[in-house]
Amino acid sequence: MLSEEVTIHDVARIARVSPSTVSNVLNGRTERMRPETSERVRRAIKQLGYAPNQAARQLKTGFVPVIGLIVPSVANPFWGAFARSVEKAALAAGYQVLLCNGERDPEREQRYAESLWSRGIRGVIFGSSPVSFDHLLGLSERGLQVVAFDRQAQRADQVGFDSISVDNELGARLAANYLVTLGHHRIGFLSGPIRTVNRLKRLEGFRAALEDASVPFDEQLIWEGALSSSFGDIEGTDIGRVAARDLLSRPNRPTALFAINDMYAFGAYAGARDLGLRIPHDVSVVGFDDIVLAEIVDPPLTTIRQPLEPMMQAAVKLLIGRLEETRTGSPEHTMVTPELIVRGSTARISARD
Amino acid sequence: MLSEEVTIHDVARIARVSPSTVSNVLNGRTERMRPETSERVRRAIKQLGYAPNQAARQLKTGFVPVIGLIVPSVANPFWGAFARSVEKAALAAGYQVLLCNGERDPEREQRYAESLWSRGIRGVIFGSSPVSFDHLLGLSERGLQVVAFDRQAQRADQVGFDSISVDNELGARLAANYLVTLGHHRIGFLSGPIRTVNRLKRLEGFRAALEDASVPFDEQLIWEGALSSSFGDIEGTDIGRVAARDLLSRPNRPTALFAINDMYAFGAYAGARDLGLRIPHDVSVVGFDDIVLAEIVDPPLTTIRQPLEPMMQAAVKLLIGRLEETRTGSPEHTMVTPELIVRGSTARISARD
DNA sequence: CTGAAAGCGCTAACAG
DNA sequence: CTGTTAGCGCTTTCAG
Repeated sequence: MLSEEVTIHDVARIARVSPSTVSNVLNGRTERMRPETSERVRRAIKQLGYAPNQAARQLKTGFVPVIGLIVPSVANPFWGAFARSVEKAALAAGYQVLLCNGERDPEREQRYAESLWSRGIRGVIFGSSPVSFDHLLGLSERGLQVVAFDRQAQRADQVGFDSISVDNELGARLAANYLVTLGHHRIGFLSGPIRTVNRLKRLEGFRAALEDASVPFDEQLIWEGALSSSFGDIEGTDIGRVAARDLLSRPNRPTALFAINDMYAFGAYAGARDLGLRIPHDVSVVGFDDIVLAEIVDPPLTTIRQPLEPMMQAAVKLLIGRLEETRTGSPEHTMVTPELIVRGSTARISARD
Repeated sequence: MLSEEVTIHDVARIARVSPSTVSNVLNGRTERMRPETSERVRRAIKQLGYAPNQAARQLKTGFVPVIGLIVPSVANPFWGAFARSVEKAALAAGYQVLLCNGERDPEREQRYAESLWSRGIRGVIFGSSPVSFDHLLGLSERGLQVVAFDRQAQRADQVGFDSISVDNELGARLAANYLVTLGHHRIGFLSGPIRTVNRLKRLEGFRAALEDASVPFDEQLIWEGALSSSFGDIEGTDIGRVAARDLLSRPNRPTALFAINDMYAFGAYAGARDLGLRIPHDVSVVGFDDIVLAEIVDPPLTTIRQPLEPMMQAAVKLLIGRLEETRTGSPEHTMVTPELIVRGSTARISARD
């Protein structure tokens, strides 16, 4: 069944030219040969169904038009959409994307990064934003280019990288501030383990907004879930649900919840429902990300939008710039502005009976 | 910045052995050398941070431990979870996964498949289940192994492939039958373009169930949406919403909706809401797939479960069996049984006022 | 305008 | 137990 692989020599033989001429045709250097020659070659290629062996080409040229993408897990709709955006931008620039589910596990991430390096891939986009990139230090020193998403540079960073992020602090501020405006003073903060820079920032922004409004901050209302096992954090829904159930069944329960992302918010919906509480009547909920589902759920989710497509377009551009060395020098950290999208999951506190 | 690549020769030099010895320890053939030798090699490897050049290895051995995965779009949560399952199974078997968003576009799929082939990848799992695989005929004849998901073989198929599917017809039957049992006689069928085998089967099962129950079948209640542009069919939600809105605003509106998958069902939720209709009070909804979100939404979705993880484990096993030629011969078509998961989106018709 | 030759980094006989 | 050798399929000077 497996027919012999057809090589550039076969094509050359059929076209009655040398392998190098075929190679030249393949690489668009047709200007220095008779049109009929290149035509003959092209026909031979078609006839044999020849496809260049990329491994050989890569071995020779050292170049691979592929970038790596490491996200926690594409099973999570946010990261799915994220990956899709990256692929779109990369494809447009002539690159393919090798997707890796790192599950927020530094070891796994490192293994993946090493495997990418081994395959000749020299650039990677990092979706999760771990507090430290130290596990990539070795590779980075060798020349691996990394672009981080939602992960501004920190003082302690040893690894150099470009980044593009939404202003997470501002986003959280917008959310908290909006809730305060609606009269909410007891606001729960729902999160998984706060071990990523963006979550840290969101928490900071949340606190800051309360402070600005002179709303007393209650440490008890910060709910930080454990890293759920198995599928990475696909199910912020799990944590969100448990968290909401816990917070909302306390004697002096919060009147609003700010979820670290939309999946947690959906979880909170379920948690509230478990308790017979209605949104936004009994409790307001704000999310973060604005994934597609956010406007589908009932009630449609008020949330903070991250403009994913343009961001990932920029990320890919940053990375390819590095790879093709059209851009060198010190890291670039782009920050984009998030936007509050008001939908139906929030209401004035006075709406409560 | 980009330090020289370190090769097997560098390691050999440092360890004071020949390249072949290094190669041997790399490939676990250490039994035929003094322990101290392999130890020396290992240390040199560590010291230099050496990683084998996979392109070279591949060129030499002709083997690539990678399988391709073509799905419509990982932006769709179902395909995200699907991809994640495949990755998990593949990783366990020592393979990586190269993910491709084919957007249900045969041309795109073909381009991707060719690119995979070029990279030496000889096996691919197909997520979408197009009516025809003819666009893969050329590659298949050359030896590309394909395993299809939810795509039983058809009489007209030219391309040979293994497959694993849920019994789609049965699944739809279960759904329709359950609705009939609840007293529903006018049931809408929500779908995008019915151009995939699994959708065809689901429609057939739906019809058959109605027939069995002697419920008159109303062609008008089949809603077949157009292929939405942009992001593949990420948003079954769009179509589902429009479809539900249309069907439910008719004079003699259906009392229940069967959505071709959970995303469409979510869309239907939104559509019903747009009309001020409540689920399941005013209209019952059944989905298909049982994605994670199905039990999170409000009300939790009654749906047909596809046991993704075991299915994809089987799919990967099938494919790798072919690749490693431990399995040859005629195609295998495995069919697994779907399960009706009753949740809160369905109710007896008498519940209506 | 076209071809010959060398070599990318690795593996696998086969010698020693 | 270890090293020598000969390519895998391609690109790329450099000659003709």
